[in-house]
Amino acid sequence: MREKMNRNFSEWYNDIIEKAEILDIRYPVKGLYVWFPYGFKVRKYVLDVIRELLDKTGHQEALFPLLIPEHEFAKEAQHIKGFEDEVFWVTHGGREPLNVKLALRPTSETAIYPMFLVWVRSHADLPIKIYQIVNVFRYETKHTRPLIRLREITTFKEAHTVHESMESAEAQIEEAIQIYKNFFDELGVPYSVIRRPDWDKFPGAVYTMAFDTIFPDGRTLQIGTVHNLGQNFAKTFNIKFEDSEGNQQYAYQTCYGISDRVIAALLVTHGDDHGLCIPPKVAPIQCVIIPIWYKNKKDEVDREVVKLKEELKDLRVHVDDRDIRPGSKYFDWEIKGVPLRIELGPKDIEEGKVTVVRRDTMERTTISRENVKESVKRILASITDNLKARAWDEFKKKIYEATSLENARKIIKEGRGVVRLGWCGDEACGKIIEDEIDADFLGIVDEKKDGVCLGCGRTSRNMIQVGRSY
RNA sequence: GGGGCCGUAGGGUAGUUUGGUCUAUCCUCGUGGCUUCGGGAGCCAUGGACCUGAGUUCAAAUCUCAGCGGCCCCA
Repeated sequence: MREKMNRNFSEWYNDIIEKAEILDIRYPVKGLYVWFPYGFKVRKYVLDVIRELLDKTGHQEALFPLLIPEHEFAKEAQHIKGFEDEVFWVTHGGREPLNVKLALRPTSETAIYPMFLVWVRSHADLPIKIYQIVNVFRYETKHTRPLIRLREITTFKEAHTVHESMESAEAQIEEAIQIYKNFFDELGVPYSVIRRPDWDKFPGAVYTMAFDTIFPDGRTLQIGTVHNLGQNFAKTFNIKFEDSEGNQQYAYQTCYGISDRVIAALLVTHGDDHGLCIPPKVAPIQCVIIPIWYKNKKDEVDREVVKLKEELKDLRVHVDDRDIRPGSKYFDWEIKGVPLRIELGPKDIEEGKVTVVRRDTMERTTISRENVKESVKRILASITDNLKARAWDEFKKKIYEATSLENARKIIKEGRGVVRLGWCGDEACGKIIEDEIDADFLGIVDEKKDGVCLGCGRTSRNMIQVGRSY
């Protein structure tokens, strides 16, 4: 079912994103795209999931400005070094040049932390756990790609926390990782949790944990990151609190984010040659009803459709009453990934049944007209479970363990997936591995396993993951 | 960072090598109508395009340069 998608993934992706009405890619600026109403609904339901998870763990949603003055943006040396080549600058107000250049946020640490300076006074103010969901801008010079590499990241969920100790910050990192695991599990998107190497961590962080998923072409996509900032930013932004003994101390901070890429992963993970398959939880339409009008029985069918829709009203149901052939409707809703289709025609009415077709397996069955609601809910639940199980199965098949660099290089070159191997911990060995395999050093995976470093042959306690990334 | 290919209706294309009946092809699509409707309906009528700018020329979709945009490969 996934042949074409696997054969030319890039083509499939661009095609489906437009045909399923997720994004209109025709906006006349490179790297900027338009959310269609249907795609925007998927985005909304996905955001509902993350909001709920954050809110119930004590995070509060806030909103900070888009523009950041140059003097704040430039405070943290590592941070600016990491971002300066990709910042859009606002230099004019009308025709007048501005005294202070304003950056369009590429991320919001430097917009938020000057305010933390003002907000944080005492240990009683801590911890602070806030988040915002905003757009951020990055001047990408490489090929941009819808939802994956954007100049305007339209959906950037960033959480920022402040703590009185490193232990508390570490605990926050654990919580954040768990929240993201729950989030991706809800969406049925498989992932590895990986500690990025020091040379590839977030600019200004002590360390970075990342969530990577794997696409059908074998390349990995980073879909979430969690950073422990230690006191790095607190020191440059002078964020101090008075502890219970009356001493002034620098605060400890973390931040963690997800972006549009989550939507890309969601669509790609469950898609196939027929189009998308959106998990019921985040599907804009969970169930589409297709009336089958036949030989002057249109009124009778329509009456029954109204009744059926009413019975299913606590689901997101849509009746497709367009004046086109049923077959044409089937194709449309399959592309858009509606998880369940119900066909209702004269024959069904006569037999006291409805015809249902589930999108994940394309299986067609008839179910009794009585207790339709329970049956439909049961099928939707089954679709949810099946999608997740299937996704993890395919994901695991793309993770290889390599005992030699040549072996690893071959697997990656053929686009089969990612490779795990031993690493002693030296940066020099990391570079050797990266060069020899001709792929990215993604980082240390969280499952421990003893082995041999493929860079130098010494024993290693860590397994790292290597692959080509987006 | 380096290199290559490309830009024609809403989408996909023919035409560009060799400038000239191109008044621009075909499929899809839009609109109006009639018949249809259990896997992309049929017929009739009708609508819609040469990326932008400059240049060469009697003449530019076609040649040159620049810009913008897209795709691919290598580091």
